[in-house]
Amino acid sequence: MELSERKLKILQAIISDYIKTAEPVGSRTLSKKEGFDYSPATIRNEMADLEEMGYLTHPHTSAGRVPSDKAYRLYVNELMDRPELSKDEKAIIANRLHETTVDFEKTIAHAASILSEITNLTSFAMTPKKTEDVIKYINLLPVDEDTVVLMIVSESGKVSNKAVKMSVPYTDDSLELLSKTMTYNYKGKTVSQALTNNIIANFETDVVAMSGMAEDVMPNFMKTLEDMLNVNLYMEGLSNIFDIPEYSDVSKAKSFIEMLTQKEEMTKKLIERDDGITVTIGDENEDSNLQDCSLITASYSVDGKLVGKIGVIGPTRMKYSKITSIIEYLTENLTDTFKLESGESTDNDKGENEGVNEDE
Amino acid sequence: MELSERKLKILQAIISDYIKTAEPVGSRTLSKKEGFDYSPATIRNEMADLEEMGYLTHPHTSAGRVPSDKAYRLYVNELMDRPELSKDEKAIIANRLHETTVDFEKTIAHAASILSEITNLTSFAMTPKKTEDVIKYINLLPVDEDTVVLMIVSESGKVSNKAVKMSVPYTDDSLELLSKTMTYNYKGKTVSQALTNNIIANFETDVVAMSGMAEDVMPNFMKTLEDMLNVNLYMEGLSNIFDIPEYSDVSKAKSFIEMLTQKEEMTKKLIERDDGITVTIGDENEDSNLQDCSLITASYSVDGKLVGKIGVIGPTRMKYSKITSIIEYLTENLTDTFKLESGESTDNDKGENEGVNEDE
DNA sequence: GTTAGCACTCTAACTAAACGAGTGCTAACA
DNA sequence: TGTTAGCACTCGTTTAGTTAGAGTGCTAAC
Repeated sequence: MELSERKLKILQAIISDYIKTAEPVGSRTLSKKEGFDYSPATIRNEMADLEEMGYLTHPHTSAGRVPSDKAYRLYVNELMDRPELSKDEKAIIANRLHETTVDFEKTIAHAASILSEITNLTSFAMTPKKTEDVIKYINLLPVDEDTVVLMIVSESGKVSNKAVKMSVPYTDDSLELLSKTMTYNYKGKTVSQALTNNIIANFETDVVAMSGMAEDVMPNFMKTLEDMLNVNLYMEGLSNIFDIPEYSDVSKAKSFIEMLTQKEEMTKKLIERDDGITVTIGDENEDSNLQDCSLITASYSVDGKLVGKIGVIGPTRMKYSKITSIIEYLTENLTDTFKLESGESTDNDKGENEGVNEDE
Repeated sequence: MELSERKLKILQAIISDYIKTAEPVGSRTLSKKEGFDYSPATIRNEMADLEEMGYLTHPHTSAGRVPSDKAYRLYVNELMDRPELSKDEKAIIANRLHETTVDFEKTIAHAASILSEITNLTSFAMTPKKTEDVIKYINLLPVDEDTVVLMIVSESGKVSNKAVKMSVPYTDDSLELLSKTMTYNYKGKTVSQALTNNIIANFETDVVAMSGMAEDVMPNFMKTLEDMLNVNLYMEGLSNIFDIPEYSDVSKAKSFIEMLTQKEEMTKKLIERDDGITVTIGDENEDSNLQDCSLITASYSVDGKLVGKIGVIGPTRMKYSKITSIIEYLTENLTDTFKLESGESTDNDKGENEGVNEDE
């Protein structure tokens, strides 16, 4: 059977209606709609066809029609329009994003909370995998008689540090020598290379004079590198999932929240997803816990290289077009921010923010 | 009316029973219990008295008795025994706590997740207020032609840093001079003093020669100080709140989770609580959202000074004695850890960990 | 003071009936 | 041949009524 013009029109109407109201759509309701000159009966016939084709379902005989996941897929791919955000909307997002500029992690977390607030959905934001981040510079700084700070700076601008208790006395000179030697050995290596390549062995024998110091520093160095690889996941608006009717059952809600708050699992799932804007609808999700929801993710990049993800999770009947636009704009903005990195915000999009009020 | 020996015994039995089963306790059940030689009728009379005195309630006429918040308070203050944890239990906690030693924040977050796992409740852990933390040392380090890293080390051992883009060229010497001047000016001041005292003004005129650099650095310095004041709140086991029967209603659960995930509000509430182990039961909580739960918090200290909090939130019918012991041991252990600070774990309690399995 | 006995209360679980929204089908119409 | 009106039918939701069971409160006897 073909998807005639009229069928498409009806399908689209059902989808928009259902997204708005969350109620199954009946033939009568539809026929009374603006621009529908067909009788309920005609529409019923078409709906029966659409159901046969797999685009609609029937919760039970005496209920209206509900779009299937296949219908949403069609809608996302072909039917929906993708209106650009208004200037005001953009301004709101940009302004809110630039509220905090303390550090990278905070900005990412903040982005998640903005996204959740605007969309009224559960949102998350993941910091980039830093496996490919390149070590630029290692430094050891005296603090106490028996404490030094180990500092690692990477190409992406991330600065990691760790206080190290020294079991042997040190001099400023020996500390500097060790810093230089370490920088010499590790500069230009990626974090993961530094961790796997067992450079340490050679290294230690090289500089016997200060092997005592190295013994204190190296384990902390490795730990700090490991720490740099950690991906952080921020999540906001968790309670919004209760608006998904499927989760009005407490035990389902519980297992769903359990899944979402399992950070490691979630992080893995998100990393696996394609870069760019990706929409997964209902049973397109592999995880059975997610098959009542849709997931929209997008990737932002730091310094044009490292890739992090940000997205939302919500009912399959979500406002795909609007939300996709929001996420798209948000990630563009993030990528922008992290290109110029802390260069005191070259007010890229900040523009006209007089009297913009944040009603949702 | 007096709380006779027998009344206390009955009350205690009702409380333990209810904590275990979550079912209202009837007179028959109680009379069949080991060591109860009274008939149901006698017990009923006593129960009626206890109800009149406010220690018991009645969900409805034909249900058993349920302890009131007042009863739990009596229980916590006087009736419950506080058994020390077994060696095995202690070992589990200590071992798990020392699994990650990467950095302070991670350890705190980890403590929260351990606590949640062991108690099967929602747990949280708060990093200390650092208002009173004392600046020890400020350093500026060259990275790029136009980037330096600002580093602040505090007495508590916390190292904060921030990459600073410089709008004017700098030399290693001028950088060192600026570091030294800043250290001279701020060393010994608490973070909050540094933020409020407007030392900057004097400071800038002093060193006109490098005022350009200072202009780049100072705003970042202030931001970093502000950042140091931030208290982080980690929360784990959120989904456990669904085990509280009061929250089997979805809309209640929603507003409860909303409240819990409002980090700033929650942080404020926790900061306000007394130090040491504090138990708040049901309607003793000011927040109406919390009046169906009990809250147990305890404080740990870092370096003997800064105070953070850790605790659980759960149904009023929680295992007060066990949980209090666990939290107590956990905070002792944390305080201990942060006294010796990263001194490669002086295996204080690690002891016998062969074949300890973690059944709850 | 303690206990047995019994009427009473109230919830939870189940059943039945009425309601209503919406369908599917048939037959008539343009 | 596509469209529409009409109507019987289905099925979930709501309301009311019934029953069973757990537990109480009170009274009277021990």
